Amino acid sequence: MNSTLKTITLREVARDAGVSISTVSRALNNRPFVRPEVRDRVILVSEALGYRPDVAARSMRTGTTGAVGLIVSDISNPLFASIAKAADLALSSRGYALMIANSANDADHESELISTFRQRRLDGLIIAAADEGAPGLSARVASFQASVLLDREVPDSRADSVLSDHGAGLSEAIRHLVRLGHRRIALIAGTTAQRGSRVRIQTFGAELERLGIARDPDLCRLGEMTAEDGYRAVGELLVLQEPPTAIIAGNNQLFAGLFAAIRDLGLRVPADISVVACEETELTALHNPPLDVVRRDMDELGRTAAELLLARLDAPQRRPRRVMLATTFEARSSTARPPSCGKART
Amino acid sequence: MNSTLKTITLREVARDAGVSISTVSRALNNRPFVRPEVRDRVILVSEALGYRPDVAARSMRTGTTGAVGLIVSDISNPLFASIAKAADLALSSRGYALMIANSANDADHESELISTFRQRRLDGLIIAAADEGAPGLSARVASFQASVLLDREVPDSRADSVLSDHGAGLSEAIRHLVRLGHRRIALIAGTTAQRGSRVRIQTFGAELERLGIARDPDLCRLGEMTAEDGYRAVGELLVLQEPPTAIIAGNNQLFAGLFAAIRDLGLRVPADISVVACEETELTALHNPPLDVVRRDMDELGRTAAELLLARLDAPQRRPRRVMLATTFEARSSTARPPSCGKART
DNA sequence: TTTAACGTTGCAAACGTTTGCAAGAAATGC
DNA sequence: GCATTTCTTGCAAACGTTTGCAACGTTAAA
Repeated sequence: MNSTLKTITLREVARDAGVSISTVSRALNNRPFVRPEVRDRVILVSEALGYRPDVAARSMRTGTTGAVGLIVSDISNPLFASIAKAADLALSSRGYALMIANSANDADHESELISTFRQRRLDGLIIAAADEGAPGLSARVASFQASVLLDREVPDSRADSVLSDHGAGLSEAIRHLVRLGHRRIALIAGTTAQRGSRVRIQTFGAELERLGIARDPDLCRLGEMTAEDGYRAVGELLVLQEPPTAIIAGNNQLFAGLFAAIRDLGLRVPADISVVACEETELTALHNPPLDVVRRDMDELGRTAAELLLARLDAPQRRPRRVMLATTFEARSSTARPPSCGKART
Repeated sequence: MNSTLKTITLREVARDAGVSISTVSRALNNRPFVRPEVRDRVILVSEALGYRPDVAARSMRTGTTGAVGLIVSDISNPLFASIAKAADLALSSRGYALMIANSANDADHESELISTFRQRRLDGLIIAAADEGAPGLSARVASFQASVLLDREVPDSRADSVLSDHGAGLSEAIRHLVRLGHRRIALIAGTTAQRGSRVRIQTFGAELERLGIARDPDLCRLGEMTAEDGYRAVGELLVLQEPPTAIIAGNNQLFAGLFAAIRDLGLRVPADISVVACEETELTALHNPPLDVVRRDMDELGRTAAELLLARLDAPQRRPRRVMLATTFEARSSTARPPSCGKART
């Protein structure tokens, strides 16, 4: 509508409203000590002119930007994408913008990204750190007014964190498999530098022990969180003297690799082998037959992270909170009784 | 390493280097008229102190931010997530940061987002506009130093754009289906407010006509780009007097709906019905049997968008470019000869 | 040796905002 | 009616950077 070519500043509003710049600033920012009628007039004029405060100028003066950063390993991973969306929804409703960066799970690069975000004076940081034990990480994270760890536990960190109770869903899954008769169950876990994997590995061992099943280190594969690693792990597992009859993949990437490997080997699910995914995706939800999965609510994760961040921005001195979110196992059709004659294959 | 608590500015560097602030600025920005040895000394000192220019201050002075915006309907859509990642990769290598916002395919909201990005003085904008025909869109887009349209054609826009040649892949798919014997082929297209759907609708009609197959308006479903709409469309298609023997979904969301509907109806793919997806996702890539798909390279799309943007930022006066990227049809196992007795079902 | 030209440097203004301080106006208490 | 308080307003400084301008020192040309 109003197509003023020149960008309008407080000065223009002040001129048109017949007051000083500082009064305009106070009026627009709801500061006290402004006569109501003056305030109304200022607001009216500012709207008529289509005034929009200059973020850079405000930022320089106040040190805040109204933007928060999100650092994940890979925004194209649907898990992180969902988190990003949910977080953005919550943040933007409060006027915050979201800046996103990909760490590629590289701690050094991630450290650089954090510095960049610092330099940009972002008000807060939500981060799924590549390596929870990276030296100096907690300090770098703490350099923000507010920061939230996404399913990570960083030593000495005073940041808020939102965690998933991976153990609960995984235990259910294991009990389900054992109930079906499986005794050789494998876990493709990923990196121990991230909490999710560590919890799964720990739960995996503990639950099997509780159920009286001998632990076999060969059946717990570590590595990275990539499809390639998942693919390779399956190959290694199936050439074991006594191969597993069921395989659990620690995240969606690993599961994608696992699934591709099984397809390439021509194995039938669940007749030849039972599989369980961690993390629900389009694949697990829509596949035929439907795939057993340990799920969690990514929307809830992203939203909670944003809420923790906002709460912290509102009250910087509040002591850090840790929020634990549920996971559940959903049995569908990718698990079955193990093949009667579970011999090693070549 | 250097843990200076106080944030260090040009002033500190100048003091330690024994020169003026302006000389430091010139030295660090590779401006001419700085004696080489002074420049070296300044750089040395600035590195020793760990100087990082304040983005807000620079931004206020120069009007640039070193950040670009990305507006998509939904970052949790793996298509957009992949684009975002590829774009970020290209942009961050040149020092640009990426700000992301979700329009939810709502033109009004999108317009607001663009304003916000403007206010934040972002240097450029990459946008998959919700409605190509939204009034004032081209002006808003043009309000940036540089902007790139993601697979969109906006009237009167002088923005660069990167487009996908949807028609090519879709034509192949249709020919493939007709070759198999299909005569009742349906397209679930989505919204005509976006180029992809329009091209598909146009191609769909033209290709069938070329092949001498009577056009039936009932077999081309418009609507939104959501899974719910895809699901509903399948229901409507299958209660037709003469239901289709093959269905093509216009994007991944629509395909997810289509796929869920077919599962819920208990139809077998491809025995009972042939399906073709547009857009490769985890589902189409890993499903068993593998799904026929019209693919395009999302990495290429995101990367090209970023490159166009960067090129434009380097040369603001260059005239707008349109880059067309390929799509291809990949026949896999979700299409087959139509059922011999293609009677209507109730 | 003087002048001109050039390369190098510093001063200070500007970007647009917020905010401490002081001054003015109005209202209250005596 | 005067002093005091309270509310309102404007002035000016500050945030950290870039950049036009002037001044400086050095070298080359005359």
